[in-house]
Amino acid sequence: MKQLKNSKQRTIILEALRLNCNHPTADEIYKMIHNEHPNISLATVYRNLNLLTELGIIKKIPIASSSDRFDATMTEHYHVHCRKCGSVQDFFYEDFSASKAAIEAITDYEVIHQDLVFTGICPQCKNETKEQ
Amino acid sequence: MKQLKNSKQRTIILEALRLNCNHPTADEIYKMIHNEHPNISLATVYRNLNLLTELGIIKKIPIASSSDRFDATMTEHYHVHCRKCGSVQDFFYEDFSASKAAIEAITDYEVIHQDLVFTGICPQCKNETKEQ
DNA sequence: ATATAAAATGATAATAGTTATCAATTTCAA
DNA sequence: TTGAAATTGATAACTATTATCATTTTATAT
Repeated sequence: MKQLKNSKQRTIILEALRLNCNHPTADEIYKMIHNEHPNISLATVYRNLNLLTELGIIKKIPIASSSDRFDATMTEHYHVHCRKCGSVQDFFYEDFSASKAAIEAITDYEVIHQDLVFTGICPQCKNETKEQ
Repeated sequence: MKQLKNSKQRTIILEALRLNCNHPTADEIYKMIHNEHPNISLATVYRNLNLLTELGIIKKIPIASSSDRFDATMTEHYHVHCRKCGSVQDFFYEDFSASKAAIEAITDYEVIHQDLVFTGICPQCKNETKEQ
């Protein structure tokens, strides 16, 4: 296992993600920090987001047909993804909390985390569809 | 809405997916059919998989850090994804069945489908780790 | 059966997202 | 303070997916 060393860039990237609760993509984080830190490269953003994900400090949210998104909120929660506008929103539903042990029993996997992504149409997009 | 017309290619692609329960990627389906149908192009495979997904005939499974996978099993079920070997396996857990209505109530989304992907380490990879 | 319009295709170019490369810089334990 | 390992920025390379477009196929109306 590789011995981690501190890096200012990693700290800045993690703080930027923690300030943005809209599940930004790597590129969105790059743009967030670029004004104040124009010398941080996109590759460094990707590198650190992946590293932080491997370390379990943040989560990567896979979304069908679009970029991966990242999430620094590690308290248990789940996501709904709007198929129309692409937004991702958090929600919590207590019934899922116990499921980890159940899934491990059913599948014999060691479950690291639960990416429960519900795909649908968000309230705003539902209204727009009606109005047309 | 576009008026669909039959195509032999679409039938072949859908049948290939229905024969492969390992949640293949678009490229894997292309390779499955390529020997017998060398004139079906990769673009046609992508086009039809996306079209079938939009029609709700198959599902696209988004997996972090890898290609989208496809699934023709439309009876309700969920997935576990091995972070080491990348495999995706089905499972069913009845407690999730009622969740759609609950999530709609919580989020006010119109939920189209549930991509419940649990990430972890599969039984085989767990054993390999121990043996090292 | 034929003509026609719409849909679909194959081949390939283009794009987007992400990762790899590598010389230079930074970190940190000895 | 030194040296090895980790990290970086810049950019090339790569992979997955989508767009383009001339051609072919499909299905409908005649």
